[in-house]
Amino acid sequence: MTASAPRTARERARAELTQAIKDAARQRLAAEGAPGLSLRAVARDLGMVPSALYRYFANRDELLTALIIEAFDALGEAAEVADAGARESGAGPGARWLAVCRAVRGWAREHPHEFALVYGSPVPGYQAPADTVGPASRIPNVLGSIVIDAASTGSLHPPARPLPGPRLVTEIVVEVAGGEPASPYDDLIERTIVTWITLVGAIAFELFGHLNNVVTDYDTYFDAAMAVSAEAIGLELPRPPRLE
Amino acid sequence: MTASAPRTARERARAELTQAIKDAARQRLAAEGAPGLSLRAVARDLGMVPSALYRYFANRDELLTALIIEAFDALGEAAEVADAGARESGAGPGARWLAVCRAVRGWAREHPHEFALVYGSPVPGYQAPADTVGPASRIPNVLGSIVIDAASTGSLHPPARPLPGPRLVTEIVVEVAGGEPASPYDDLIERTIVTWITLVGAIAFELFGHLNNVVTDYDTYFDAAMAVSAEAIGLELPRPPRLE
DNA sequence: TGTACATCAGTGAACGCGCGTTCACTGATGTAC
DNA sequence: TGTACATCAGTGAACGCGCGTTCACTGATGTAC
Repeated sequence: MTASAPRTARERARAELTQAIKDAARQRLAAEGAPGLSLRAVARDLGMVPSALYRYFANRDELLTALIIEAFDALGEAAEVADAGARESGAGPGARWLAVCRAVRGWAREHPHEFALVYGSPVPGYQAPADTVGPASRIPNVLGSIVIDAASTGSLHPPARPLPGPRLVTEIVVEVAGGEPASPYDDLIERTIVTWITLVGAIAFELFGHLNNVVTDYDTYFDAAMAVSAEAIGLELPRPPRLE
Repeated sequence: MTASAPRTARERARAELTQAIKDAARQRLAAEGAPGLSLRAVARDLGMVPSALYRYFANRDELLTALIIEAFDALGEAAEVADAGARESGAGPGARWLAVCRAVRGWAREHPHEFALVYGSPVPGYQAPADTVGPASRIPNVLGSIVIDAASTGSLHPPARPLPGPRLVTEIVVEVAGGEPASPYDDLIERTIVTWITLVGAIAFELFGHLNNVVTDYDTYFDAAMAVSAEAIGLELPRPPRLE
């Protein structure tokens, strides 16, 4: 999983146990949520003595960071795989978009505590290190690449009324987006970020229970919400008839 | 704060101390976040012995519930006050909407841990009782009332393309919304919920750090995001020139 | 208005628990010659 | 190929800590007569 291939038996064992620790921690997380994740519990699950874990992670925060990175990566990969799959089957930007949104939601529903770990309340006293930035960007990058493709193939309908004003995103983001979008899509990057927020927000609302007694059919509502959200960037999502 | 006015000195003292405990707990929460909220810490802050708190709250969860209700109420009141203020100064639906969104964000930025308590990851093992439903509905109710007013005064532009399909919200919600919306606003309720999600999502993204190195000017970006979001219900927000 | 009893708030000690982390150690694995 | 030494993984005991909750108690406040 890490850098170069392990040479010696010791290195192999170390890599395996590091992964085993992360796996056990992830299971704890899934069962009890982040606050219930303790080094001692993980060690117990592995039949080890607590102090042994310190050979692998300097402290609890380092283990948390590893889990956060894994969760972001798993989410990002789900999104990337869904997009690749859609692209391979000849889907247009709208269908790709929907596939990605659904994949992210699907993963989140399967791993609610991991989703909460990365998109829920920050763990107090914990400061995310820089290594989380890359993995965290994978979802917005996938969304962004679909927008870029859609824009270049002309499948974007200009939004009702682009918002005037200065650029509101950092240069890094503009760069990743492939430069300043041309009129009438001046605010396309800002709008894409809104769709990212709405994607994550819709999933969080569902998982955290804010749609209880509000929405009747979560699956369909999610699709509808994503369709509404995509209108903001002038992207039309497919609306397959649902016969359930 | 509770039911009827306290008659005896004992009752008055009880009401006051109950509030003092909640206040102390809220301060703890603000300082350390929900996981750091312990009965013992609260008792310490009040110069009491831990067991004394059990005269006022049956257990930790009950205290948590009280805080959750207070936070929802404070958020709801901020929204209601902002709307009332805007209405009094003759603002139209767009300006009211923006005022409400800004007020919610403002409160959240002042009370990030309380915001996280209600809209962040659920506390594991904690099940929100029914008393939280009313307070939690205040924000969507304010948004909904603005939409109703906007619809009845003709200040809503029909959305590009209403989404077909069955109603996706519960009857309770339809009732609060004043009944089934007429064409071409068939999906107006569903769309309004998307704007609610985006409002809360935008604030959460900002507070939880997901917009770090993404957005340059949080204030302006928030306004822009709300304007984009409001397009989904065909509501136009004012765009005052920002000269900062 | 005064007394006797009931109610209640707050105390202090104790319960059993789990936590993160340190440290000196043993014994196995790897390396150099 | 064999030996001597260095590296490292894992052990076991201990540290000091904070937690939620229970319980028998004291003393003050309220109530009934």
